[in-house]
Amino acid sequence: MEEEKKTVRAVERALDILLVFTTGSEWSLTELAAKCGLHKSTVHRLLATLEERGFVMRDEATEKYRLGLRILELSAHFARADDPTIGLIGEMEKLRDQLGETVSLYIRDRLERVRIQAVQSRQAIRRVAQVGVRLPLSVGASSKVLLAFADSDTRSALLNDPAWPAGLRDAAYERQLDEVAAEGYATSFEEREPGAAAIAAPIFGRSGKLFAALAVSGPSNRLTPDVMSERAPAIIGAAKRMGALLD
Amino acid sequence: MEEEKKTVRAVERALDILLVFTTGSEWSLTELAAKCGLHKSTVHRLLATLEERGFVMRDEATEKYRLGLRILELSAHFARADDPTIGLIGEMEKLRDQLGETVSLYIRDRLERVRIQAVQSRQAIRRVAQVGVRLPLSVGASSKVLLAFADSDTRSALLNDPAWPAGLRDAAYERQLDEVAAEGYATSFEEREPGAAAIAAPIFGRSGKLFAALAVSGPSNRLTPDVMSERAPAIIGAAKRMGALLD
DNA sequence: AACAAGGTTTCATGGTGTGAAACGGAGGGG
DNA sequence: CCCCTCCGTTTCACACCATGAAACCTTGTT
Repeated sequence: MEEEKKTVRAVERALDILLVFTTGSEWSLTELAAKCGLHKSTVHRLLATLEERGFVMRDEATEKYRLGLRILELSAHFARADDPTIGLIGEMEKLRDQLGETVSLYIRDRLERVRIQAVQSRQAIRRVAQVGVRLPLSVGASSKVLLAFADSDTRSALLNDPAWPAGLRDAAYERQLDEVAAEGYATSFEEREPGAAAIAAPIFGRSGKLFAALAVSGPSNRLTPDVMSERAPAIIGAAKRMGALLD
Repeated sequence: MEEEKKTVRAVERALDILLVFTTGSEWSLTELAAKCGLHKSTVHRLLATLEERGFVMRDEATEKYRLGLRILELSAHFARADDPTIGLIGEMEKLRDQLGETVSLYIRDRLERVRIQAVQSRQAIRRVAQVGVRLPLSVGASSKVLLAFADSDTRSALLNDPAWPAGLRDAAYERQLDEVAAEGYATSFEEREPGAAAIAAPIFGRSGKLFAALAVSGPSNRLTPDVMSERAPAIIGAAKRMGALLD
């Protein structure tokens, strides 16, 4: 049962240190060491390396570590010219203006989903970049879409993953997903976050492969279950049009 | 003359691989190996590590490597709630609306400058995130501002850095910087990019320390030298107001 | 079929990352 | 003022683990 890891431990550790910064923006050396379960001196050495390349910097006031400008630089190049989502922003803005709510695009990554594009509701507080946030694949309207419209074998692979919440592995949940697949959209009402609701529909590429989930989200007092089912066709329609723009 | 490096070589190499993606979005293993001067098998192992943590992914169509979603995730957390530039966006938008040109914020990082915030001219082609791009500190209006208003010892340290272009190490250049410091702003006309011009002014924090350069840039047929000197006061004023918002 | 051009795996070797321990330095409480 | 504590930094011997040459696959091309 020898599991051959063909990865480099030192690099794994350095990347884990970087990932700690998704749970807080400022960390001291000892905090990082504790969080990663590494020796202080090891973390010190890895941080020196990360800092030397600009992936991490020290806040001169607090003396703690922050993410460095290289992260910003890399993210600027992540959104490349041929990014398929750029062409979809127009359609997302139309939907935002039509419904007055925030519109997002989610794709699946292993057992999570990532918001890869967003158009904020006009009244929303300005935030620089919620794009990139990770959410669990087990709750929320877009999660259900991403699961329901996945090929059946990847779906079952995900549901049987040891890390998948055991409470959501029953037949009732699968039936709920089948229902979503039949309806063509999914909703969530105060499922992940109290006071929030969302409607989501799948975007398929030309090849018929699931590309992303288009989600409209807002406060649950505006997006009541009735309102959501009433607005679903608009979202499904937008998702269809967006799919046609792909490839 | 023993130079003790207290960094981790394997991590340095992995980060260098990531940095290659600032010069292009898609790379094959052999291309990366060539670019980094490393053995194929080494790059393969490092890429496996980066991929396992989501920092890199393979494009399923081309089989080449791209930046992974973890980059997006980290960048989302880079722009944190206490990001000082967020409070400055309002002023930047006012300036954009007043002058009709793109407004950017640059800070210095070693011998380069990084655009850390931007408000696009309304007529500009939509681009997702030019924020994060790196430009040389040797050309452009904001470069001159960042140099001219730096403490005199850091300025001389930069100018005497072995990596600094030798052609810009003469007394004439220093005099130009002194002139910028006296005028309170700098301009550039088709200096870095043909057809482009810019005006820049310094933003100082409460403590009087240089925080960033505020730049207004546009096509050189609109931003002629006369127009720029006419508009300079507006930019200097905005930079002053923005400085007052800091801390 | 033979070949070329990528990517992947193997494996012996010694360089290199590791972590215990010791050091330094900045508060802060007695 | 001194002692103590809490961090960050440096040192160093050892074992381990990253390394790269070479062999092996896989895919597409001539």
